[in-house]
Order: sequence, then C-alpha cells, then structure tokens
Amino acid sequence: MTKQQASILRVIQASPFHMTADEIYLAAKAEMPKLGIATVYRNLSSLCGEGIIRKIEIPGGPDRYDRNTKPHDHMVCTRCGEMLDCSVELEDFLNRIEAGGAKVTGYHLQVSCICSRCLAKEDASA
Amino acid sequence: MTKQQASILRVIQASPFHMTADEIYLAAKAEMPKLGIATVYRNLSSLCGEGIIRKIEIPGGPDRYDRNTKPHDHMVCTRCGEMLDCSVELEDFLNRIEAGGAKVTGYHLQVSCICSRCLAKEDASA
DNA sequence: TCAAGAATGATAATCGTTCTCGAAAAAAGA
DNA sequence: TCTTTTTTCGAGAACGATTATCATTCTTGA
Repeated sequence: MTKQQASILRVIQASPFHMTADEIYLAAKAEMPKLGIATVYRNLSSLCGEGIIRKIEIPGGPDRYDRNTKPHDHMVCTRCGEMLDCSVELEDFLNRIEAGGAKVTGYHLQVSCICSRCLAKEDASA
Repeated sequence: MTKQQASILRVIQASPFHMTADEIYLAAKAEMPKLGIATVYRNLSSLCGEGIIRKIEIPGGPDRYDRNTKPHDHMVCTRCGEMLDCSVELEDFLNRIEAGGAKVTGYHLQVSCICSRCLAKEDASA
C-alpha cells in the first residue's frame, strides 16, 4: 500500500459520513499537498475492488464511499440532504426475486425520505 | 404539445424498452431531422414532470425513460445488460422504514442479476 | 397583422470521472 | 550498491451525460 493509498484510506476510516471523492481528495490533500485527484479515484477504485471500502452510486450526484463494506442500504433526507444508513433489511424481497428464476448478484437501493429530525422540526414550527 | 414533444412521446410509447435520451433523440430525429438534443432533454423533463413518462436513473450509465409510469423497480442483467421490470414489490420494506419514524418520499432500487435466460444458456454450455 | 411570449436548435458550459503520458518512486536483479 | 524494470504518481486533457445560454423561429391572441 502506497503512502497515498494509506492516506486516502485513513480519511475514509476516520469519517462516519459517506464522503464524495472530492471531499476525500481535499481531506487527504491537507496532509499531502501534491496529491492529485486522479490518484484518489484510482485508489478508491482499487480499495473497492479489494473490498476494503464500498462505493455508493447516487443517481444525480457524485459517488460516495463508505467504510462499512457490509451490504446495507441508504436513505437520503430530501430536506437536509443527510445520508443515513438504513436499518431494515431487504432479504425477503431479494429472495422473492430469486424464486422467479434470476440470480441476484447485487443491488442498490436508495430511499428518499424526510428524516425524523426534520419531521420533528417541521412539527415544532407548524 | 409541440410537434417535437409529440414525436418524442411517440417514440417512447412505441418502444417496450427503456430508452436513453440519445436513443430517443436518434429515433425522433429520423422523422424530424432538424431536432436538437437539447429539445429532447427539455421535453423528456417536462413529460416526466407531467407524469406522462418516468425517468429511471441508473448509477454509472445514462438515464432511461419508461412509458410505464406506475412505480416499479428494475433489474439489470450483468451478463446481457438487459433491463427488466421487477415483479416483486417493496411495500413491506418501506412500511418498516416508516415505522422507524422517517417519512419515505421516494426510492430507487436497482437489482443486478443474471437473468433466467442467461442462466439457462450457461447451464447448457457447461 | 403585429406584438408578446414560448419553444426551438446550435453550441458552450458543467460536472464527475477516466484516460494519457512523462516523471517519480518503489521493487527487483546483479 | 547501482542499475533495470515495474509500478504508481500527478497534471492536465478528454469524455459522456446533462444543463445553460441565446439568437431565431414558431404560436397565439388582440
């Protein structure tokens, strides 16, 4: 593992958030000023390939990277934009698809929601 | 509805597939050679806004447009690339999320699979 | 018929990402 | 250690999908 890759990984491991490539780039560049964006993408891609981090592809926005590699789903609040992990699991759904004859190799679910915090805020102001 | 919009809509209604903006552009341009790509995007966007067609946003690929506006999910075969409609529904899953306190305003699910046709082909050749 | 507003089409701009390529660094041989 | 080979880097160009800009061309209604 190169210095660059170590730095990129450290940034991701240190953050509880789902960071974009650009956010990771800026954070890693802070401790390694000559770092290039291409290097960030290259290393994110190989870290994903090795299963060390996980890429979350978001329609209409930049990809995000997650230190939690265990498959799980995400929810994006349409009010505050925060991305939350989704606690409920999809297994039943996927099982039913496989019962239909296809083999599921992966999936991506993104739920848009108004998170409980924003809902509470709206209730308070109404 | 302008001639352009009518032509774009006709192309979508006529196809059982989920077409990209570019495919729609090429098909509509065949009957209207001066058509511009910007007009296609503009009209796709307003047709979506009116609920006449549905946009399917695909991570890592161009958006696709579906004449079927009823919310439903999609499956992409990782072998042949075909996009299939998903028959099983997600309601239980979404209900459980709402039980957790957030209000679901929408979702996007894409399942990667090997479709039954490709599986059969592989079994045959093995 | 003319003016006001809307929609068009060509093209530029944008954004996230990937590609290219010479330079630098690391690893492997002798 | 001193080359040689391989890998990775970093800067910037290129890319693909989409959106913005803007002058021109329709509509439409007074």
